[in-house]
Amino acid sequence: MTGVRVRFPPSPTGYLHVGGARTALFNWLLARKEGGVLVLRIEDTDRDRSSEAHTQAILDGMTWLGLDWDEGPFFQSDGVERHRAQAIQLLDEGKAYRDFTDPAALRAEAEQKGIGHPSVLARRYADEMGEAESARRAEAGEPFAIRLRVPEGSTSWHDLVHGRMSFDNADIDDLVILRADGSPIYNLAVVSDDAEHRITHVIRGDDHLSNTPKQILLYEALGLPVPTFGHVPMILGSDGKRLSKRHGATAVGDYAGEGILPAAMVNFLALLGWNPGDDREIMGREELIEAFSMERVQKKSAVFDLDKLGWMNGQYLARLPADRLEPLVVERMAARTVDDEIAPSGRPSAPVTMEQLDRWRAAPAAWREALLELLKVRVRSVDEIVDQAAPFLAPLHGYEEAAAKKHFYRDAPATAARLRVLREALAASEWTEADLESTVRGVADAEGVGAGKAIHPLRLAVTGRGQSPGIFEVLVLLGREETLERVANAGEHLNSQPKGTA
RNA sequence: GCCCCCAUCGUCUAGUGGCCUAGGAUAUCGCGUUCUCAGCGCGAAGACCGGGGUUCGAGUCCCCGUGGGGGUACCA
Repeated sequence: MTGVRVRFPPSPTGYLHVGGARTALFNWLLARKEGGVLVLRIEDTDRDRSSEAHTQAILDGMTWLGLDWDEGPFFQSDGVERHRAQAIQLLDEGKAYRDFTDPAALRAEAEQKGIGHPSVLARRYADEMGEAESARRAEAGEPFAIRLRVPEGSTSWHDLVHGRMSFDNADIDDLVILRADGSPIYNLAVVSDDAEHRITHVIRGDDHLSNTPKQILLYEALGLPVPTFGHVPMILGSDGKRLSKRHGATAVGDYAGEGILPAAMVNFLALLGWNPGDDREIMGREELIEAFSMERVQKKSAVFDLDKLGWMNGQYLARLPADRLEPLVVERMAARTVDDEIAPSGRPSAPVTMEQLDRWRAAPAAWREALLELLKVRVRSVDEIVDQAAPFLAPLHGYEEAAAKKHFYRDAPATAARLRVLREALAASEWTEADLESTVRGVADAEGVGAGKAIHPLRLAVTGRGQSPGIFEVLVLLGREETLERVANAGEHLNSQPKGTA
C-alpha cells in the first residue's frame, strides 16, 4: 500500500521563498518516490497579508521549478465553517472552553501575577464561572474565544527526521482555536485541513516543531488520525541567520530572473539538507526521485550558498543542448532590452539593445547555436551568456580599459602597424578556423613575435574585450566583413590616440 | 524568562564504536593544457565547538557547558 498523501501549504503573503520551495521539493520528491499524492493548499486565513497576486506568484514559482501537484490548490479560507464547527464540537464535548477575557488585559494580569501562561488564568476563570453561566453569557451575545483544554501528561511522536520527540503538556498552554470574531486560528485550521485532505505525512520546516504537540492534541481531541511528521531543517543566510531579504534574492522568481535554470535550482535545493548517501551531486529529476528518502534528511540547518548554486547552474548550462538553451537566451535578452540604442555594451549585465535582439533573431539557427556552444561552457548563468554575446550582435562601443592598456596602448604605433598587416593577411585568408590560425600565426612569425602579440590585440579589436572564446572560433562566427571592419576601426582608434606609448 | 531543536573543512556534506593519519563537492591557492577567460586534469591548504564521562577503543554513546536556530500571539 502506498497511499502516501503529502501537502505543501504556502501562505500567499509573498513570493515563493527558497525555504518554502525546498519544503515543497521534499514533499514532491516523497510523493513521486512513493507514487503518492501532493496536495497544494493556500493558507490564506490571514486576510490582511494575503493576496491573489501572491497566490499566483507561488503557483508560478512551483511551475517554474517543475513541481506539479496532484490536488488543489485548495484554500484554507474555504474551510472556515468546518473549522468553526470543530471548535464548537470540542466546546460541546468539554475539551475546550470559552474565554471571555480581553487578550491584552489577560496578558497584563498574567505578567503582573508572574504566571507564565495567560491561559492558566483563562482556564481558571472559565472553571470558576461554570458551564451554565458560560453558556448564558454566550447566549447573551458576549464575545468569547475558544481555547483547547490541554490535558495533563505528555505528547510524543516519532519524527521522520528527529526520531522520538516528546513534550510535557504542562509546557503547552491552552491555545485559542477560535477567535472572538469567530475566525479559526492556524493550528486548528491546519489540523482540520490536513485531516480533511487525508494527509498521511506532514513534511514541513523545523520551525513547526513546537507546534506539533499542540496539533497532535487537536487531532486527538477531534478523534482524527494523527499523521506522520517529518521536520526538515531550515535554510539560513550566509551569516547563519534566518534567510531574509537582506541576504539578497530569496524568492525563486529572482533566480529565474538571473538566468538560473530550474533544473539546477531543484538539484541545488535538494542537496540542501539531504544527500543521496554517495558522492553524486549533479542529479536530474528522475535520479533525485529515485534516490530520495526521508531517512537521509539532515537535522542541521543549511546555509544557502550562492557560489555553489552558481557552479551547479554552470554545470547544467554546459550540458544543455544549444537548441534548448536558445529560447532561454532570447527570453533573457528580451527581458533586458532597452530602447536606448547606445546602451553601453561590454559591461556585465548591461542592458540589451533592440539592435542586438534583432540581430540575434535574424541570425541563422546554426550560427546562434554555434555561438551558444562557445559561450555556454564558460558561464554560470544565462545572463552571462547574454553579456558575452553582445560583441557578436552589435558594433563595438569602445574597448575594455585594462585590456586596452595592455594590448593596445603599451606600444600603440607597433600595435597599429601590426593590426594593419593582420588585416591584410586576414583579407586574403580562407575563413576557417584552421586557415585563420595559420594566417595569424604566420603574421606573428613574420614579425618575429609570439602569437600572443597578434592574438591579443586582435581579440580586443574584434570583441572589445580582453577575454573571449578562442579567437579563431570568434573570427569564424563574426565573419570576414565584420572582422575586417573592426580591425580597421581598432587601427584608427589607435592612430587617434594621443597617448602614444605608455 | 520558559520550552524545544541543532552542532565535522568558510559553505554543502560522508561518517551510525575500530575501515578516520576524517572522504567528496564548492570556494581559495598552485601547476598543467592553452591565444585570453572558462572548462578540464593534477596538487595544496582547510573541520570533528569545549569539558567531563562510558569503553580495550569515541567524530560516532551519555552528561554538563558554550554557540546557533526555533517556539512561547485571539500571526501563519
